[in-house]
Amino acid sequence: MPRKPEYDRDDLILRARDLFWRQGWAGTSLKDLERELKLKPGSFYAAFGSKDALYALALQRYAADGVARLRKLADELGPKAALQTQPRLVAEGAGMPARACMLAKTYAELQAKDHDLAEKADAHLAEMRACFSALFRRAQEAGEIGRPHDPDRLAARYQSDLLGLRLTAERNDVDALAIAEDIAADIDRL
Amino acid sequence: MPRKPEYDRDDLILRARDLFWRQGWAGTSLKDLERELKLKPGSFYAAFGSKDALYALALQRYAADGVARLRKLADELGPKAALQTQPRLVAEGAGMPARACMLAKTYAELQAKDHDLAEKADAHLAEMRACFSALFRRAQEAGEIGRPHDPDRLAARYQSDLLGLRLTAERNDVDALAIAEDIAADIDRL
DNA sequence: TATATACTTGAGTGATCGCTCAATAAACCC
DNA sequence: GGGTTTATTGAGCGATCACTCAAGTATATA
Repeated sequence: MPRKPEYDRDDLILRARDLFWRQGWAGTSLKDLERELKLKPGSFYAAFGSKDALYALALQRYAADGVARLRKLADELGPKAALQTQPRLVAEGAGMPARACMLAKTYAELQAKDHDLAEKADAHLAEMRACFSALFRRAQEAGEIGRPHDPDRLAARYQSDLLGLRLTAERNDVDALAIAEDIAADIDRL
Repeated sequence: MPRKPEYDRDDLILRARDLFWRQGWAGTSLKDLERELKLKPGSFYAAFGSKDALYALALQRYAADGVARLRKLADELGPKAALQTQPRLVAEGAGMPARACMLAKTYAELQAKDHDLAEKADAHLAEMRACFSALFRRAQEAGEIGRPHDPDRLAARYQSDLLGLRLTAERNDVDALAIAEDIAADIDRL
């Protein structure tokens, strides 16, 4: 029977995700990945098949973690408070490799070329939006926000605002926390 | 005395801007530019010096046009209506090569590598924000919106929302116009 | 018309891109 | 220990990257 790999595949995907998240698709070369993951080209291709395949895994992991974090927040604080806390956490950006959304960055970079990864990012964004929508609906059912609003529309606006905030928070001459507070305050007015 | 160039330099910069806007920095090769501008490498380098130099000119042009369009809008409609109309125009995206903001795309793509063009994009974004801030101030002075709000803070939030909207409008499964209306409605509540 | 001054052309530069593969090393079962 | 199976290694593949430059061409002045 065979030899076992020396690396932890899941950890490699995580490290690759952080690198792709920061530097983007074209901005991350195989040399970069080999250095970061400590993998020679042969091992890299045996493990993942291609740069794009690894990027797809990284995207998937990014989206799954995002959904999981939001669900956990909603379980602890309730739907409305979760939606209000999310922008604050994003603005602080503690422990994240970058503020801007990796899905948005991927989509923006690759959409014009009809790249497969842009479609995947798009799908993950839709998934996130559905998640927001569900939280707004739950907040309505719990009486935390008013009924007349369409949860899907609220979710679309909320996601748009979050994407803007995350992009803005990447820069250093803007008070991202103030914007986060304003987004949270908007939810109080619903 | 010498021969005159066969191209219109200003028109070349415009066409290059549209290409860079859509495809980004790494996504646009010199082959792409040569094809689009109908320039052989020699002429290209004689005219612009480098890909980065042309990109910088394109960024400059993008920002200048943006400011000019906003000023014109404010002259015609007044400051408040201009701020409300801008998101609608962006969501419709008539005649634009892309919805997403070129400055934001540039910054997001190149910031991690400390590229000179990221700094330039950052500066242009600050310039745009100052423009928004001035319009909010004028709207206050004209009594169109309430006094208690800080124009700089309003401008930061407004720019963030716009960037999110423009990113969102690039996708096709979201009703960008609805978001634009919601952003405009927020200004009515000030 | 002769000359000077640019602009245009395109083959070709070295560097880097994502990726392949044959050789070697290590871990398992018998 | 022998044999099988898989991981690791790293030189190197063709393609493409941004870019150069010498040769050819067109337009102005004298």
